[in-house]
Amino acid sequence: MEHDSTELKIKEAARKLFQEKGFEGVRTREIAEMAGINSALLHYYFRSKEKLFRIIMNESIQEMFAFLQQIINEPSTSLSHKIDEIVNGYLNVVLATPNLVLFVLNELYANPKLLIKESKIPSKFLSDSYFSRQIMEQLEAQSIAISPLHIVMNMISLTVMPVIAAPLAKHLYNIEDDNFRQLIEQRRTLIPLWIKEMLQIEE
Amino acid sequence: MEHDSTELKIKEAARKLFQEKGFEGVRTREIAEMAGINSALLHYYFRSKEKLFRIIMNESIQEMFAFLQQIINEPSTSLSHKIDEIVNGYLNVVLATPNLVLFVLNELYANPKLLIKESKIPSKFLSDSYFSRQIMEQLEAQSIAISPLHIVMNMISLTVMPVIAAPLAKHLYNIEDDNFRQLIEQRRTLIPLWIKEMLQIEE
DNA sequence: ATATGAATTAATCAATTGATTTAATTATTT
DNA sequence: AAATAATTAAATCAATTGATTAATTCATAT
Repeated sequence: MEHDSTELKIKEAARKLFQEKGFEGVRTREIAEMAGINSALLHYYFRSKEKLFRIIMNESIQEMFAFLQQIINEPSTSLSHKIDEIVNGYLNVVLATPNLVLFVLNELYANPKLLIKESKIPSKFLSDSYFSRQIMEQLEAQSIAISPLHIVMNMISLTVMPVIAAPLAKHLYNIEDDNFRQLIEQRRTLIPLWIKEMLQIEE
Repeated sequence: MEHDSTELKIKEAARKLFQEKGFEGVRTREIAEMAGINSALLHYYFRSKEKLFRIIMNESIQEMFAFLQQIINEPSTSLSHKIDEIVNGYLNVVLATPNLVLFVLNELYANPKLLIKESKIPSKFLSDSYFSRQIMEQLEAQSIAISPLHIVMNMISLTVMPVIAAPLAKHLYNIEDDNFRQLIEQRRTLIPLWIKEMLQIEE
């Protein structure tokens, strides 16, 4: 009977370290030490560093889209409400685990095929969603001739980018952590307003 | 008399590889091979892998802000014109060298002190700029009670993020390279419009 | 209790790493 | 042309890497 507490400890340590320093930046001994296990166990459970990494990678991608999945295909909520929820939810994700987002972006840029071949995020995940259709209808109703993808990209960009570029922004504007955190919190209400303005949604 | 063509070849190879795979992902032998030189030369010129890396790192940061410096303190151009120039210029930078941006973001997130201690980008680089003052005046004129930093963050986010998240976006919306490139080109005119709408600039 | 297979450990492997040394070659100066 | 300095190459260093081995402990079922 397997009690996977050891396997889990290894995965947790690996997830933390890989997301922080990437595949090449992490030593298997480092993972073993953080997990409090003998380094041979890592290979006993996962065969190789690379196999362990791929598991962490795929789980990380899913982690990034887990909460999106619940929202974007809900037919009972308005477009406006979905915008609020997505911006709010994504800000929470990226504030709680900023390394996750950078890690995934990096890895996918270096190896775009990973997403297609291994991950469980289906292609057209977003384009076929109810959310995307709601945006399209609103754009048509207001005679705005752009792809709904622009709106989605804008939402994610405005929400995620300032957090992962925080060290840069803090320096360029010479502001402290507390102050910056306040600015980000303001964006929780500002971003939905900006997006709705782009869509000419009146409330 | 030093003719630095060798030194330059090493730096060019190092820049390309470091920006692509990060410090840990690159082997000194790899740099030497790409530069077409013996690996001992790398240490002869730069003492160590780390010293070489820091040079590349600082130059990369400067590369990211080089063209900004020319624009943001020009008193003779309008705010509207600066927005056009910055979005346009940054889109060119990030399209030409998308790895550069991801590389710098990563490295600064892992080691924020690098920016403060070693780089030549001054703190308050942006907050003290003429551009920032122009934004502030416009916000006050229109009684919009937000920090000008929001506007700057929005400009950069809308411009940069979609490019570095391209593999993700392509997959989630199931679109091809050509099509995606067209979308990005559309943003060249769209982003300034959105930003000016946020600032309530009429043209 | 004993047998069986899973879980764990310590020791060690070959390969690779950044770095150094030593010697040879090339360029510059005298 | 001789002397000196700058540049390049080949060989090799000790340390670290991911991975494997073989022996031991543990848990569970009979």
